[in-house]
This record gives sequence, structure tokens and C-alpha cells, in this order.
Amino acid sequence: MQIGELARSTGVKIETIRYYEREQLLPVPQRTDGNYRLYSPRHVEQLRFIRYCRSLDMSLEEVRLLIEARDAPAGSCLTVNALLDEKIAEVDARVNELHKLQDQLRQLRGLCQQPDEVKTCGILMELNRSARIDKAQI
Amino acid sequence: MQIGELARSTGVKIETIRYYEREQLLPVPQRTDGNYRLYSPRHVEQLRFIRYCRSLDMSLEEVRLLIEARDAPAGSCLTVNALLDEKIAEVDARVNELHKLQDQLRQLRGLCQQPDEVKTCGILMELNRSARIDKAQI
DNA sequence: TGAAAAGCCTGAAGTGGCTTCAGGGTCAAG
DNA sequence: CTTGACCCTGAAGCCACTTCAGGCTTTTCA
Repeated sequence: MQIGELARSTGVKIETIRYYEREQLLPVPQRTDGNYRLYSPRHVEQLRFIRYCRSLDMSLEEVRLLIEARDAPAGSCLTVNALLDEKIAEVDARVNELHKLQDQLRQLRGLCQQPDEVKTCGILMELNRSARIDKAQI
Repeated sequence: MQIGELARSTGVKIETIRYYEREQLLPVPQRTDGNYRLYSPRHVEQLRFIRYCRSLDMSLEEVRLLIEARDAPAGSCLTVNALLDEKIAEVDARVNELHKLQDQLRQLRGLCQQPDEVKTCGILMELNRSARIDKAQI
């Protein structure tokens, strides 16, 4: 299987696949006589594994750890547990932040319902006011 | 006011201030004979404005737009409204994504309550399974 | 047979929003 | 006169890719 087919069958861009190889997340593939990469079903699985982890918001470094743990013949999965717990905490924190942000943005948007002139626009007035009293620091 | 004092009084790192100047978000300051930057209260305000916008998750490009709109003598604030509406939609979408992610992560985490061996670890088994059936694509 | 088109290759640079680093110059206090 | 705090510049590093420039290989079709 050439790189184009791998890309089509996984929905991952060709350049990204080559990038993962450079980053040692995908094993080095065989080559044809014309120097084209040749992939096996094992590569397909590994690539899907990487993309699934990425869809769970893991960094490539974390994916590397998971691959290592997965390939360890009889290691403990403490690492995996810790990684997931950390990730869950991160996501929870980010959601809380974004909820606050939603409130702030909606409140701000409420200050200018009809397109007015800049000099009387409630949004810009509030942006300036907030900046002056340094709301962001609280 | 020198750059150190500006940094202290706004909580923005010196390097970041210089970066904003390079990016033309802060007006070029005066210089002393010894080539030190000299800031005015106007710079303090502008810097706080930038940071407040950044705390609302705006990109520097968006901040640039807001500064332009703010400084336009009598422009309409349609741009500002559109920008905020877009931002609100973005944040809403991101929150929804993260909620789904929370579910997935918690479910995954539930698969391995006590530190077991990798070869029987429910988490790794599920990561592999999900990758195989390509859950991420749905 | 020959040329175009599709597919692949490499290495380098660009993205955003900074941070870090190397190697200096300036200025006030002791 | 030297120490230390403060400042300067330009370049490189971070992450996870993406884009670009320039060229090779293979297939297709006239």
C-alpha cells in the first residue's frame, strides 16, 4: 500500500503521515525500487491509533507514551491511568474557563444590539473600561 | 516609564511587550540616549486592552481589528459585532466538543480501576479497539 | 513511442503566540 | 572601578502540522 492509499483510507494527509514517520510515531516503512513508501496493515492500525488518541486531545508526546505502554509485554498500566486522570483534569479546567468566557462574551455582545457608531458603541466602551480597570487580572 | 516597569505594572513579560511592538500592536515608543524604550500612559492602556482581548480568547489579528475599529473616528461597529458573534459561536462549538471529550475520557478511565497488567488493561484494549473501528471518524 | 498527468520524493520554511538563548551595551550604587 | 540590575538585538525553539520549491517515478492515453 502506497502513501496515497494509506492517506485515503485513514483520512490523514500525506504530509502528516510523513511527519509522524519523522517523529518516530510510525515505524519506518519499506520502499519500492522507485523509493516510494510501502505500508502494511500494521501501519494502518498504528496510524488510526495515533489519530484516535489525537481526537482525545492527547499530545504526540502522550501518544508516544501510550504506544510504549501498549507495546510493553507485561508492564503495569499505572502510566496509562495517570495520563488519563491528568487529561480529564485538564479538560475539566478548560471547560470551566470556557464557560466563564461564554458569559463574558455574551454580556459584552449584549451591549450593542443595533449597529451604532463606534464612538457610542457599548462593546468598545466596555472593552476600554475593562482594560483600564484591568479586569483580566482578577 | 521603562519596559521593566511597564511589565511589572501590567503583568506582561518584557519579551512579550517587545513582541507586540514587532507585531505593530503597540506604537513604537521613544528611546533614551542609551537606547532604552520609554513608555507613556497611552502604552499602558493599549497593552491592557490587548491583554484583556487575549483573555477573551481573541487572536492578535482580531485584536488588531478591534484596535482599528476603536481608533476609527466615526466608523460603524458592525465589524465589532460580527467579530464577537463569531467568537461566541466558536467558543460554544469548542465547549460542545470538550463535553463529548469529557464523556469519552471518563468512560475510558472507568475501564481500569485498579492498576493491572498492560496486557489485560481495559483502557489500552479499548484504545486499540476504537482505533480499529475508527470511532474517531464518526 | 512519447508526452502529459498523477503520484511520489526531499529539505526547508511558515503558522501563532509567544519563550528562550547568546552575546552584548547602559547605568546607578558601593 | 567594578558589581549587579537593567536593557538591547537577532536568532532559534516550541507544537502539530502545512506549505512550498524543485525534482523523480509511474501510469495513461493519443
